[in-house]
Amino acid sequence: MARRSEHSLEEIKAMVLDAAETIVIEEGFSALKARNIAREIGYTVGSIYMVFTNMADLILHINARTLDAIAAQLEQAQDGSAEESIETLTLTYLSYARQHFDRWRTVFDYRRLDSAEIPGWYQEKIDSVFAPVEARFAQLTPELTDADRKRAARALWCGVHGICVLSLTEPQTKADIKEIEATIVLLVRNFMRGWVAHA
Amino acid sequence: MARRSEHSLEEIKAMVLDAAETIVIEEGFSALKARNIAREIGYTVGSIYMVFTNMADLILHINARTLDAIAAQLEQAQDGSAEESIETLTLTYLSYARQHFDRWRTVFDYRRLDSAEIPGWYQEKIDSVFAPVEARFAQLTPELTDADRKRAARALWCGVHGICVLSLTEPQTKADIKEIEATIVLLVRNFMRGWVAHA
DNA sequence: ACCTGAACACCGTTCAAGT
DNA sequence: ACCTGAACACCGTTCAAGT
Repeated sequence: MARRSEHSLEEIKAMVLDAAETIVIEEGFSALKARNIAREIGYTVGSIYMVFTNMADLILHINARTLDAIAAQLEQAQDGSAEESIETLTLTYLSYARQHFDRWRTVFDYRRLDSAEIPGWYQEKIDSVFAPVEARFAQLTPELTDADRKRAARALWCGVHGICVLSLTEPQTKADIKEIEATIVLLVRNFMRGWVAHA
Repeated sequence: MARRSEHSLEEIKAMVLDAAETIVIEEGFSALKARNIAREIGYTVGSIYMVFTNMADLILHINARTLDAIAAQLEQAQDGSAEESIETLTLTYLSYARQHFDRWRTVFDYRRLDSAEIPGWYQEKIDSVFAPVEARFAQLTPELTDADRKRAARALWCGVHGICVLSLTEPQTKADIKEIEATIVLLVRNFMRGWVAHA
């Protein structure tokens, strides 16, 4: 049992968050229980409520980290022409969702279970996932308005996300993955072909 | 309190399902509790387990009804050319999701919370939601293989679903809805333009 | 045979009490 | 001031006991 004052509140908050993230990764979202987290960090359940208002608040912070990780991966997938890059970005997104399935799924499974407001700092993290593809659309069709380009980026990105959501159910064979990739590429290429033909 | 033998097991099963569906519609998924259902039909909690193996089983049957309702709505949206019809189908899907938000959301929020197998009869209901748009793609590009057309239908339909999933958070203003519709139409038209140009 | 309802094993969350 | 841990209000699920 951890001694009093052995850690600052900030340290405990980080320990809770780390332990919670590890549980989601290793045992899945359904294993994320206050008592499990407490045992993992050597404190009792009550301690969690010193540093997070409730479990929903904790999950929001887990998801914030996941969004950061996705955004970081996407930043490394910006080579090539705008159209090539958009395709790479979408396949990178699929790749992240596959390799970090439990964390990825928690972001969307736990959205709006409560009717609590989404904080501004969290919305910014969501926006930063959309940002790279928006930037590529801006590059591709600079003559359009910002609203038009954002809508196009959103349509395509949400579309790719929809394919991931409905296709990723564990376990997947390599053939499954190839098929999912082919479906995403099909969506992206046809959309882009239609987009550049019209713009 | 209901008397013994007042209803057959089949009747009780229907009463449980009706009550559960009503609770989801009127109070949302979070209000769906075994004790609430029991109170509503005048039986005790134990009775629910006479007719459903557990809550997951019951929710599967609620979702089955929702999928039937979506398929029924889509069947009424098949007028016009293949391309017009595809656009109408997607907007009909959005319309259903909006008007029956809690039921629609339950289908996807509760997918794979347990790792139970999806029964064959349930998968058929999912397929019947994809069927109308697949049929339109078959009409549009009969020269392609069945697998190619199915992939295209799946890419577009999953894409539209993704826009709905990420855009529908209560409450929406009329302006929000117009924007969501515009995003869907943008996805569909660009995809179809790219598709017919290439096929 | 049908149905009850008390009981069990879990949950998240609180808060008076310890050091 | 920090942390405990017993307690509370809920859950889903079971099953011996009633009629």
